[in-house]
Amino acid sequence: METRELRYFVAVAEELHFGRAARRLGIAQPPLSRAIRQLERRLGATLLERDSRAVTLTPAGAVLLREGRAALDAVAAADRRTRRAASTGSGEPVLVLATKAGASSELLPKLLDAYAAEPDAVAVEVLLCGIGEQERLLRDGRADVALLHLPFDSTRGLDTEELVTEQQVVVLPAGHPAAGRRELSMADVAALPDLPTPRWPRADGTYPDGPGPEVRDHAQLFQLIALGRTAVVLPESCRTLLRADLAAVPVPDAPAVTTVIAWPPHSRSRALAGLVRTATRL
Amino acid sequence: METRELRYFVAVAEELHFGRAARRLGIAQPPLSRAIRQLERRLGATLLERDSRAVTLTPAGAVLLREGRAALDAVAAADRRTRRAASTGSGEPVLVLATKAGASSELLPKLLDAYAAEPDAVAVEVLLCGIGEQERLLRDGRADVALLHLPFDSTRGLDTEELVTEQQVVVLPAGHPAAGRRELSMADVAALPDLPTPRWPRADGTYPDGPGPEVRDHAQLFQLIALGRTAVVLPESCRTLLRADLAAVPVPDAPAVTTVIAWPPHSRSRALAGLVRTATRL
DNA sequence: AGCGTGCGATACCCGCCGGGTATCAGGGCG
DNA sequence: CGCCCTGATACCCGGCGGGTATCGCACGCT
Repeated sequence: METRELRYFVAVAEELHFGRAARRLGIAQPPLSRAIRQLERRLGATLLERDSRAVTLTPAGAVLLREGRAALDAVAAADRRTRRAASTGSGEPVLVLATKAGASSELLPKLLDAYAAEPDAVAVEVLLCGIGEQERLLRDGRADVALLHLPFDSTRGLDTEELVTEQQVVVLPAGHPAAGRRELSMADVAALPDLPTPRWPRADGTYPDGPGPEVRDHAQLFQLIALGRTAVVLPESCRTLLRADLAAVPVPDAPAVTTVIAWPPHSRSRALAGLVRTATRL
Repeated sequence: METRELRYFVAVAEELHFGRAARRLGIAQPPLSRAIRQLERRLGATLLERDSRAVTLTPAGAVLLREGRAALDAVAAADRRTRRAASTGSGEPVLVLATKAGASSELLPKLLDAYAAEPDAVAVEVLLCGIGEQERLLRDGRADVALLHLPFDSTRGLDTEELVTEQQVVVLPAGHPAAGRRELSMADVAALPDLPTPRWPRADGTYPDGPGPEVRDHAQLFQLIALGRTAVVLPESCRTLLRADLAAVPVPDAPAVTTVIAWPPHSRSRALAGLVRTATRL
């Protein structure tokens, strides 16, 4: 099975429409139809049900969609990591670290400083990404290592080391009545109907339903909190980036957040090992 | 990057010889040379150093060898799992469970019986494999789930659930002086120079050096123990398959062995989930 | 009922590229 | 010095991937 065939199949399986898939792939529709038929013949499996009005996935097609995406990610990772290994001159690797924009604002600079002070440190590029994107970045080779936050992120299929665990706080407008409290419970926070929790975008860019405002990043979030439109529960390290017009109140019964450093399980680079060692010693 | 190019490169990188690699691939040498050059041009990276007498891997080539193998495994897994999903008629999946031949001799039948009694059970094929092979089988799609034994097997990149933990025993000839002891320490076992520990084959089929005999499977192993040529430390569940001419003595300070059930992290099949649920409830 | 429309399948042609054979080039080693 | 083993180059051929044109079918609109 060639990666071209996989790319074609994944495109059709995602679009469920040969014409659109062909346009997305930059080829004409007939060769695409032929390629899919050929793939089906070679696998001895019907992947798509063509109903002359609608295209649907068979169970085997669903399996190939999931496995094919993983395989294409692995091929893309091989490509990217090879290019990076080659472009860094004398074999000196450069690490790409992925983290959610705005998260780990205390830990990250400490980690980068401490690692830079190591004798065999290499350049580290920081890739700020959206929620839940880190796993994908690690799998397809755009990143070598990531900072994840349990229990929000999944570490399925990754190697990890725990770094720090912290309690959470609720971030409120400074003038809000609850901002003076010593602490709040999750129930208290839920009982602030004037401050509904914000809605973050999903992986596909759409937003879940709910009363809270849609937010894309922390600057936007803090602006909306300052305007009294929302409140949010965050790890306490977010205090360092709070504006003067915001207040943080501990929420002891919110789940503790553990920051972990994670990397693809087959990684075997000296540089990565050094960064992980530095991180666990912080 | 096409899988054909990856297959070609991996062959050359493993053989470090264009002629042999071409023979292994079933093509002539010139097209192989050209394909590798083309791959290097497209990646913008030198992968191999041709010294007109020897071929060596560059650092970038070493990266592509490791990542390329993983990618080829992922593609092979997509192929195999799709074929299996299609061949099982109405989308009913069949599970393949990999385990080391001779290991988990108590647990495995219990697991299979308990799972078969579940209402939505599917057929389970048991794949008996060599030491350390399970990870490969899971990655390239020949198996869906495996029984691993910590701390011997690696669970890097796999999702796991712990099943049972057991102490280890040393298996001796029944007539050996130490066979009557209530227990032995690891130091005691090491101090039996007449019974050196056996040598298992590595992944590539070769054996490590040492005084003990070479063994391939448990039948052979027990035969050699009965002959007074070796002794071995095994999990205590091995008692059930001991012959009358063998004795087992507990070794309390040997590391405890934990049997875990493991599966590839992106698996999402109902049948697998059912088997794992059954296993954890045993 | 008839026609239009939108979809994937089919037919057919072309050019590129992957693969083959023959040969070259260079560096150890007898 | 020349042989030989190695990978590289030159050149040809056939197949296949991709294009355009067209078909067949089913739904929907009037």
